[in-house]
Amino acid sequence: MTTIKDIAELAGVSRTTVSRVLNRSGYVSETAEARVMEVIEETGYIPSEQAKAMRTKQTKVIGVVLPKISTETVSRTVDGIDTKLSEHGYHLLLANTNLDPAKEIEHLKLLQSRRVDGIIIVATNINDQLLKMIERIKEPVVAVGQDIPGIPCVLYNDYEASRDVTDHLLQKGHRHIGFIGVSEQDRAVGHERLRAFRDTMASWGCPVEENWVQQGVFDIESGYEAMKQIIETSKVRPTAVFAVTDRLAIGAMEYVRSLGWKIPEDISFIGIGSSDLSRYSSPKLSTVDYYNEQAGMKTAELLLDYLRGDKKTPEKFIMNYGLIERNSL
Amino acid sequence: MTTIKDIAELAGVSRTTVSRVLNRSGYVSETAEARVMEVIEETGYIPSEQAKAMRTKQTKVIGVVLPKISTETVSRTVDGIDTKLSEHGYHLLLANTNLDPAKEIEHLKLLQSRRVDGIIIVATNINDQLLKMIERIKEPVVAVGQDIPGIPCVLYNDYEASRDVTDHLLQKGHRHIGFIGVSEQDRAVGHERLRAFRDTMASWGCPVEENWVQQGVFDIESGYEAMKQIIETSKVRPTAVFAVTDRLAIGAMEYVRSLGWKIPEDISFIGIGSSDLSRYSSPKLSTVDYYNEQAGMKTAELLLDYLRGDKKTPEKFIMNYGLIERNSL
DNA sequence: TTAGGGTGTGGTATCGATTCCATACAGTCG
DNA sequence: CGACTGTATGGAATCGATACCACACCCTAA
Repeated sequence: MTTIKDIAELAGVSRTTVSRVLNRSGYVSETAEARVMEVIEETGYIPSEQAKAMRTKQTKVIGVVLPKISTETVSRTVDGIDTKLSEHGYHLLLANTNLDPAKEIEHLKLLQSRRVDGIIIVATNINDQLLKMIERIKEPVVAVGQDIPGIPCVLYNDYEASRDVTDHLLQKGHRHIGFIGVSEQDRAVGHERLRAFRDTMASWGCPVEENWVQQGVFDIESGYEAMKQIIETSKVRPTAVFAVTDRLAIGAMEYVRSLGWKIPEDISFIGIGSSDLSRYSSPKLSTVDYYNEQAGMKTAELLLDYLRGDKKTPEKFIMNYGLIERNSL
Repeated sequence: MTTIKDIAELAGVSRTTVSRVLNRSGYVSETAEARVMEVIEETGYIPSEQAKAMRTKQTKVIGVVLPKISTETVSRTVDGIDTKLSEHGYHLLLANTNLDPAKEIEHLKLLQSRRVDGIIIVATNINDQLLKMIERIKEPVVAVGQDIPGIPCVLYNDYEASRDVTDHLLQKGHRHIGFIGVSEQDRAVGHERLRAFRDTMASWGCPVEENWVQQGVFDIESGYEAMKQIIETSKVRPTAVFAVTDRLAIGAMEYVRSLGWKIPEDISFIGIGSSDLSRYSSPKLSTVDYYNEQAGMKTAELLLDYLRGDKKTPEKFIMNYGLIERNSL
């Protein structure tokens, strides 16, 4: 591998001069610059960011901690993050946790050992140990999709979105509404959305039968199973079902269709996520668009502000959302 | 930031000894090791992979060049790649090109400047300039989803898959078959799949009306438009349509549904990709599963072999595929 | 007694860049 | 004419780790 030293020798100048040409800093004569550029061209020399980072203490790499890249929400968010950060010369280093708490901590350490300039945490569950770990990190850390105390976050308005969805169903005349959620360990998706559902139902004076509320695990199959539970165990069957993710809703629709029911005549559905799936399911699923890509971009901006030292106080940015009504209700 | 020097001073030993403790290399007395470990624990010292890489010439980072992360095919592939590589202590550095040829070259340079240990190219279009660039790269380069001469590749069997799909439609009795493709610049998806389609039609003695063959650009909308073209311009309307991606097929189905046609009674559809969409569209779309995640893992393995120096000759690995018949035909 | 091998430790060069400091020359101003 | 400023260049320290080499010690076998 050719180094700056080789270039210097071939061009008959010192390493310092080559460095100056590379960084357009200080004084360099035109002849010297021309010679250096020529040699660089000939040799195909590419300076080592590594060695550069060593001195400048800037790697221009941002670590991204995420549960799984191959989900729409996450990959869209990462797309937004990358769009914004690459504009500023940053690269993304992936840290896939598969939602394993031990791996999350390990990955945070690994990112630090690589001296990333900053870390973005995407929709990862938090626990006390993780929180302590994050506090000790010197580099800027920002999060998207989950509220982490003490650090800047881009948050989805889970409570209000869920309230609006429930409200919408109630306004449409539904009084018996099923709910397919996920583990309440997941604060945003599991806890907040359920809380808003219960609150809104209560504020309309609508009791919620316990069997109407079921839990799945983020995939289509578990939506199917949860719906089966609702239908088979409920005393009064719901006329509408609110699932906290599109996949769960799609699974739920699958089940009632297997019973030969008509959607939305016999039962209505709504999800959250505005996935591609929701646009082309049958019938088209009503949902809530969380604008993940924009959220990713906003998160990147928050991090960039942080890196520039503009803001020191943790800022919570609440994203907008859009209710999309389609044929499923 | 604490360094190995600080640890050495605090523990009352030399940097060398600390290094030996860190790497379990050479001889270290138990007392020395204990003291060093203690200090490391207290200070929360995390060694710099940066500096380490500087000496060892190994960054343990693999660059991944891809067109866009938020597509099912790509994100699944990356998932597979990461699963395998993280097992061996490698991290992934993302390089998003948005299919911009200039960016591809730039990204390859940037990855080299970061001294990645290897590069994986995911489903990116190739052109002469890119090819020359790749040839000059000293680090191992492998590709998945596109045949790049001279380097190990994991390839999808586009020709055979497309032939099987066409064959299947023909065997079902269809003789007028529409085809929605993409730019032939894209060798795998655009060129090969179309070639197999034409060959197979020809081998059955079925002429193909030129208006049956339309082009889209990878999204649902363009599938819709392409289908519109087919319907509006064909002299004889096809009874089946083969779209080279699920999205195009979904868009195409959308259009005929907007005409009030029934699928598969009035017209049949099949796509490629086994996307989530295909499983939950209406009707469920027949498709071909390319096993992207496995392909990603296989690609990672190829790269690992390469890194170990096991193989020097470029190896082409052809992936299997599975035809999935659903209600759309 | 001495040569040789196993242990344990530290000094120092090195990786490839940046950056501070020193030096040198030319031109300008008071 | 001396002081100063602007231009151009190179030497050497530095970033944080690894790794080679040298040295010191203790033990054992010839």
